[in-house]
Amino acid sequence: MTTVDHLRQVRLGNLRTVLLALVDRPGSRADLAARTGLTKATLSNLTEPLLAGGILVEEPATLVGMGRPSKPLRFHPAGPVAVGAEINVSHLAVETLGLDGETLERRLVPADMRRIPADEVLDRIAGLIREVTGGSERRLLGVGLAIPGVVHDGAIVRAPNLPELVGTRLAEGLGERTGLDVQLDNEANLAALAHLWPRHLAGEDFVHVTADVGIGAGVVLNGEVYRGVSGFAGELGHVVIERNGIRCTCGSRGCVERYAGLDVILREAGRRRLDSLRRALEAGDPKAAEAVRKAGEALGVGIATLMNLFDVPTVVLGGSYAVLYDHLREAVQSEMDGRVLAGGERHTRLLASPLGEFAVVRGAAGLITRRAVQQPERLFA
Amino acid sequence: MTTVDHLRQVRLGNLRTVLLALVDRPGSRADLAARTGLTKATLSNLTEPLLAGGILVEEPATLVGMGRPSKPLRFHPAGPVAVGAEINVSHLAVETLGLDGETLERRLVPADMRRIPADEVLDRIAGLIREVTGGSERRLLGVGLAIPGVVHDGAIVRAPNLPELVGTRLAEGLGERTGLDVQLDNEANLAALAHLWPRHLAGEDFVHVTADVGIGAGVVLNGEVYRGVSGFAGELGHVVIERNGIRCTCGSRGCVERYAGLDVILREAGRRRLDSLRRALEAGDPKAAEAVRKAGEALGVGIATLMNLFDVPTVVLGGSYAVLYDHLREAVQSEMDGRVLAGGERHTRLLASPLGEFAVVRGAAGLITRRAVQQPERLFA
DNA sequence: CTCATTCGTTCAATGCTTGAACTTAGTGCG
DNA sequence: CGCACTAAGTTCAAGCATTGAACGAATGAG
Repeated sequence: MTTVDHLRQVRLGNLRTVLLALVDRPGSRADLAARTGLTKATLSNLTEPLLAGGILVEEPATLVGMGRPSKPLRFHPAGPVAVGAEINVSHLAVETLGLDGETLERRLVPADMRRIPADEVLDRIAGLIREVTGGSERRLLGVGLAIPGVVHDGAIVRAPNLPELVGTRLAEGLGERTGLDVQLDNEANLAALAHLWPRHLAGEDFVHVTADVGIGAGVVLNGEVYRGVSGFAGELGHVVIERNGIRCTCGSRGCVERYAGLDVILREAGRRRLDSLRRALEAGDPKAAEAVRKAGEALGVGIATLMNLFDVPTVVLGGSYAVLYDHLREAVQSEMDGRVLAGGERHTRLLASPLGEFAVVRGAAGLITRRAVQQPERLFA
Repeated sequence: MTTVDHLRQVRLGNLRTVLLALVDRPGSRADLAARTGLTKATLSNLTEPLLAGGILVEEPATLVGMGRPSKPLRFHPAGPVAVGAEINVSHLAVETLGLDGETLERRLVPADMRRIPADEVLDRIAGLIREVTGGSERRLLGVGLAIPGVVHDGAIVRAPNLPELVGTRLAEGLGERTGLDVQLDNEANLAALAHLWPRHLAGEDFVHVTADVGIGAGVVLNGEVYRGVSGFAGELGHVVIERNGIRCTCGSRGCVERYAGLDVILREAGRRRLDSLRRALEAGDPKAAEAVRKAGEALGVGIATLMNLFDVPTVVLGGSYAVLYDHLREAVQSEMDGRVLAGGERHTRLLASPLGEFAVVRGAAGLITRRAVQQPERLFA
């Protein structure tokens, strides 16, 4: 690594700083200089190739106040685009996202994926991606691919609800079909990322908790999704809350999942689908409300344990839990207040995710735009 | 930040790399160049001020093999020294540590600290430090101070066993008394650090678990001690294993601490002190063995939960747990095997700490030597 | 003594940010 | 209309740690 290489790293680091500022909001060279702490000279220098490369555009001067009018820079409306894709138990989804954080297109196709072989799943995802990107000439930065399973070194090592996928190398398969670079990650991690990038919902470290068949937590530490040594981090569903409790498919006993999983809630409420449960809750069905409240208690105990270990101040409930938030909140918050050690010092914040059913695909696309910003050399490839 | 500043950062980074290599083991300039990936030219350049400043010494040439003999560099035997200090419920301890990782002096003074006002505690610690460092002319890099409590922004925000200390600013007080820079941290974090620096016991991420009155876990992620947003991370003692279990002083129910705390083990075994329990175990007392085994079960459940959240592969049992290791191991390992999700993929390793009762002070001193190596500019101050 | 071998030193070349000076492009006022 | 004023954006020389190649130093083998 020569000194020249080091200086190039410095340049790339500054480029990243500038792009991060632009993700936050557009701004003139002078404005960006003020926001990043760099000088105007450096900003002229750094933005020149971004403008030439079609990553940024210079807007016409805005005529306000005295002095030479500034010409704001923003991400080029025909600039590069990231693709997010999600393979899940009951649906496929695809979304495209610009570097400015604006969603361009989305598709969500309900379909039972449990018995479909990996090759066919990939064909269908690739088809959806073509549909969504077909009409546009914009350069594609890559695909983020979300799956309900544990990913380690690009391979799926665990996927209790989509066992057909275990051991397959989905990223390579989809890469061949689309000609794009594909990044594979767990849906819980990506849902958390969607709340962090491109706009930070909580403003600080948080845990994002979702329920589908299992319960997954995406943990954000120091502004980064924490994945653990082998991708198993944040397995909130298998936190034990009653050590001699109900036997779990994982071999343990008393896992949170056995008390607060969506399947458990639906069964206790005597419902088949989340929609039906929601309608029952809205209609004031006491059995449904009680089922959700009990799940909230168990979930709150698990979350309290998680907070005592990670010391994060904020919990975001997403997925089905966001739908049930109004009926979950009280029980969860009560267990948190009673059990989290740091609770006295500063409050433990509980939020509902505003992102809805597109949180995971959005995070998957965000994985790609984030990488492009953090490694700006990719924008010039 | 001018380019010149950036280049200075590069130099400091390289200096750090070289010092890290030297902590590992001594070596000639050529050897260090090979180990760090830098060039011989850079090594001559970087080591020159370290030799001039008395941080390193050049040994006489070693005459082995062909070619010009190499002159190994090592930390100067009269070079700077770090002080570790520990304030605990039943003892005070002090240790001095060289940059080479060698312990120079230690003192452990049993004493009940529970009613002693902070000022007197500081006087006694300062006295011990003077005793231990008095005879030497070596420069003191600073003091690492360990306390059984939660530290946030240099202040003690929680110390259930030494309530007199809450709210006091110990670092300032000790700094005034010794004229040294004092760094305050939690004993669980420092015990973990002692297993990571200057020699890495586990070789990868791990959790270090100790029991005194409470149960504390020091979590090492990516080679760094993870402290959380406000210093409360790793509160394993208050992980819930039976949500309707025994009421805990923290306000929760069923905390691990209530089943696996040292006080609980002693009570169940009908003993007063750890020594007595150990002798009973060695003598084959079945009541003692059963008390330890039961604690091991509870501890194992808590550790399994911790591993499912952090995804660390290794657990190190320290403090009293290290003493009881032979009688704890089986129960802990069994719960871990049955409950940790990643357990099937790669084994979960359980180790006993070899550091004994000086683990915490050693970590406290290590905090200072580590900082000196990571911020080499401090060595020239 | 000479050659081979390895250790350690010397030295010119390299390139990105900076801050000051400068140019550009507007507004405001007489 | 013209001149002072203001702010945006551009130009340019200066500054420094690493590098790689060439060189000097120190020893063993023959």
